[in-house]
Amino acid sequence: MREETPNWLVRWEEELPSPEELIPISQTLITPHLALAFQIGSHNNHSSPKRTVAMYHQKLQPAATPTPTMMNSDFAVDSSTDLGSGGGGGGGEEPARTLKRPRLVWTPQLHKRFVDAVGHLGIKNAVPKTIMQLMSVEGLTRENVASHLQKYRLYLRRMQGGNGNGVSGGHVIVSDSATDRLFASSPVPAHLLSHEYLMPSPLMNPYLGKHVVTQQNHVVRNLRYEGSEYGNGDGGRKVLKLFPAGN
DNA sequence: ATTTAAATAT
DNA sequence: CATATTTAAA
Repeated sequence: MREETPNWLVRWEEELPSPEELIPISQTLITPHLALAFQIGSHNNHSSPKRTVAMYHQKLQPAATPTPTMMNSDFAVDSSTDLGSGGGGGGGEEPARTLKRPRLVWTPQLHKRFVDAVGHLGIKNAVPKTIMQLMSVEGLTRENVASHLQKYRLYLRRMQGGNGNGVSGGHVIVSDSATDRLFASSPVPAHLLSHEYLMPSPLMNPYLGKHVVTQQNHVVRNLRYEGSEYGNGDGGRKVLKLFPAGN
C-alpha cells in the first residue's frame, strides 16, 4: 500500500495558466487570408509540417446545425472556405454563407473555466444554460456545454462508483446531492489525462512551461473564441480555439 | 482498429 | 434539461 502521488495531478494543476497568461497565443499560422491572397502553399518544397490553410475538400456535415445561436459575429472565425478552383467563371466569393460549426476543442483552460463555473453555481444551478452564461464565453453554445456537462457528470460518477477500485487514488468528490457546497477549486478534472488538450500542429503548446498557482478565479472573464484551422495533407479539419477577451 | 470526445437526436 | 445514440478525431 503505497500512497499514490498525484504528481500528474499536481503537474496538471500547475500547468494551468491563468487566463491572463494564455492570451499571448494567437496567430500560430500565417494569416490564412494572407496565404490565400499570396497563393502560397503551393511552392512549398519541403514537407514541412506547417501546413497552411490550403485544404479544399472537407467532410460534409449534416446540415443540422446551421449556426443557430449566432448572435454575434464578432468572433474571428476565419472561414477559409474559399475554394480556388479555378474555374472559370464567375469568380466572386461568397462561401461564407455556408458556415458550419467546427468541432469545439475543450482546452484545459476552457474546462477549468467550466468546472469553476459549475463549482460556483452548485449542483442546483449547474444547468447548461446557467453554466454557459456564467462562463461568458463568446461562441460557446448551450449544446456544447450540455455535452461537456454530461461527460463531466459521468466522470464524477465513475470516480465515486469506482471507490475501492483502486485506479486513481481515492479522491472522494461530492456527488450530485443537495450539497451545493462550492468546490470551486479544481476538484479533479483529470479526465483529460491522455487527451483533451490541444496540440496544434508541430508548434509548441502555447501554454507550455507556465507555472501557475492553484488559484481559482473568482471572476469570470469573457473569452472570445477564435477559429484556427490547420490541415493535414489528407484532409482538412477545423478546430476552435478559445481566446480570452476583455469583453 | 480502438478509444475518446463532441455532436446530435430522443 | 437529461440521457442515449451517433459521428468524428486522436
